[in-house]
Amino acid sequence: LKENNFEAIYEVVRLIPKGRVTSYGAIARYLGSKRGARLVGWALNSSFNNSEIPAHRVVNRSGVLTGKAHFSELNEMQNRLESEGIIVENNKIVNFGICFWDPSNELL
DNA sequence: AAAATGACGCATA
DNA sequence: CTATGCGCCATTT
Repeated sequence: LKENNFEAIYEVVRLIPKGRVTSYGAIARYLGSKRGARLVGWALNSSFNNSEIPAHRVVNRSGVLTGKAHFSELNEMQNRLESEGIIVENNKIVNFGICFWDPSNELL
């Protein structure tokens, strides 16, 4: 298993505060853009079953829940976000500008 | 080895 | 708003 290569990605995702979200690209940029945003998604897909990783807090740059299909239930991602106070409407985070959490800015 | 494939991002039209 | 196209890079065909 080569998932250890994504340890840096997992670590950032684990640091996302409850009630906040970030994007694949933001994580990629924080890691130095060396890994493209697609790899961040791939890394999460590789371990979506890992309950230690709040993958539901990672969406695309528009705040759309593009990864909802990869959860055990189609509405699990949205349910988890809403249970944290995040408003989701039509697969998109309404208050994205408020709850967006950029590791490059807020993590040091 | 070469081409295809994404939980993406950005620029353009 | 939708629709392409290109760059990105590990994994899979």
